[in-house]
Amino acid sequence: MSVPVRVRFAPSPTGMLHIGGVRSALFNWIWARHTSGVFILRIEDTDRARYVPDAVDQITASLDWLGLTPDEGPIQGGNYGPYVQSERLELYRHYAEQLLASGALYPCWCTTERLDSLRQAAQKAGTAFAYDRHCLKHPQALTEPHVLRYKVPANPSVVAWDDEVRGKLEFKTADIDDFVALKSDGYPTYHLANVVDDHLMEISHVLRAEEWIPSTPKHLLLFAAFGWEAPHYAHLPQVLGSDKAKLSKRHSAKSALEYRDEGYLPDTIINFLAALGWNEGSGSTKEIYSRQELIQAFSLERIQKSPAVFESDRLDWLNGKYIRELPIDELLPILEPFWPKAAGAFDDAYRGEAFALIQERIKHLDELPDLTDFFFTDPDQKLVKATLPLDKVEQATATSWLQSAIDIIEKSTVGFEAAALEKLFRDDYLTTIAVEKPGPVFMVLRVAITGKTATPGLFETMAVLGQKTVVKRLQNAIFVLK
RNA sequence: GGUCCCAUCGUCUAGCGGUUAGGACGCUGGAUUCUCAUUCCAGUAACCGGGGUUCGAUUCCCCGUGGGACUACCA
Repeated sequence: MSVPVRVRFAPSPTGMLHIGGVRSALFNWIWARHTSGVFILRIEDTDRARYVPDAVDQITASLDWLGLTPDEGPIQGGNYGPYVQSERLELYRHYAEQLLASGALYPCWCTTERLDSLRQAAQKAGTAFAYDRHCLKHPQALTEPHVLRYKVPANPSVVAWDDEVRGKLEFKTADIDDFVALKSDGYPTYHLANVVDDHLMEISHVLRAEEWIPSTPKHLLLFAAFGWEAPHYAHLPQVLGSDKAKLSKRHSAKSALEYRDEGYLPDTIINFLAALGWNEGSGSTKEIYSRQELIQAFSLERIQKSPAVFESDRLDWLNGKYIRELPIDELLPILEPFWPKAAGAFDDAYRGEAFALIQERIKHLDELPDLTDFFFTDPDQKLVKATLPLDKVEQATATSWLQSAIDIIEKSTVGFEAAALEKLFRDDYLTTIAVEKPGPVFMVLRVAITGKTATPGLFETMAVLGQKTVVKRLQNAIFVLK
């Protein structure tokens, strides 16, 4: 590769970074890593009306959490800064003036009312809207508020490019409107800022979502007007909501940080998103990729053309799989914010033992309290009574089973660990109470000890809780049955 | 309305002219089992339609249809 790869993720700080944005960031990041190139974060905050103050922090926090840290950006700095467009206003003005002088831009004083009626007329006529260049013929004083429009040339008659994902794409110049390049408040529009910055920052590849396809010819025209070489373009397929429409806040699209707070692992998100619109192909049935594998296998040619629906069933499965495969000591620090309050009184060794028992049962970490509460607090006795299968087992029978359990535990001389307990209960205990099928009995004990009908193995759970706690809870259960 | 993009199981996808159309998630059934899960088996389910091109189309071309994006002094 002759030209060094420089790619950018260029979000506008108008809200939370949602999963579609993360996917764009990810593909840029992977491509940069794959090519040993540079991954740049550029903040496109030229719309002061929609600006959300802490959005930049959210974006930064999201990328950090996912490990998609930029090589250059507002925080990291770099030789092509500043990386926030509102700090580059002089630059855009300078280049706008250059194009004004060359006649590529012209001032326009038209009111929104006039433009609206023009649009309606175009709609009625069944044609594409294009500004009628009224102000070109009837200029007003430059001291009056105005915008600068790009004068779309008649030649070339088509603007085309070879998209890295979609192949040849072309638009008729005649269909392109004289778009605004510089707003009346002196800020550039996306089109101008984007082109100036991509040039100045020496961006080699623009990887962005397909919604940008219709504006690409405008950008190409601008590059040509400046006499600059345009970057390569790769338009990524849309990420859709379950209603098949473009993902947005309206579709309750979650932000990256929400996934963090719900207990999804960064690797889960990365792996999942990478497979949404990209695959290795050539018959590969590989489902799980590490970051390194992703970086190695990635290529622009294998990016999908068709949009992909973001479906959370698969995400949950993947997250569960990642959680199951991580060793406990790596998990413990990640688990910290998710434990139930009562876990505060217990040390990591105990928490680790508890977690080991639910590790294969948890899909996302915010389920942790629900899955582990009984390891840290005695179950509510009313709940125990309500949960005991008293419709299937006589109350007196249940009571006697519980008492026998206490007796056999207290008489036992074997250690209070899972295997020994299982042997004790399967042999001696069942014999003592003269029961053959262990199911109902073990269920009664499970509910008495945990307050739940679905838990990890009874004896593993007992072993973690310890003899004292187990006996106490069995006694509590007997008490509440009386 | 105009411009543009897209089209294989419900979903993510493999396939790059000849396949019993493969994998994964989900779902269903089974095995293991003290419940729930894990794990392991098995099953369910797709080439949008019509024309071409070709000995032969899921695959190439065209037209429809469907879905989507854009159509701002938003990005």
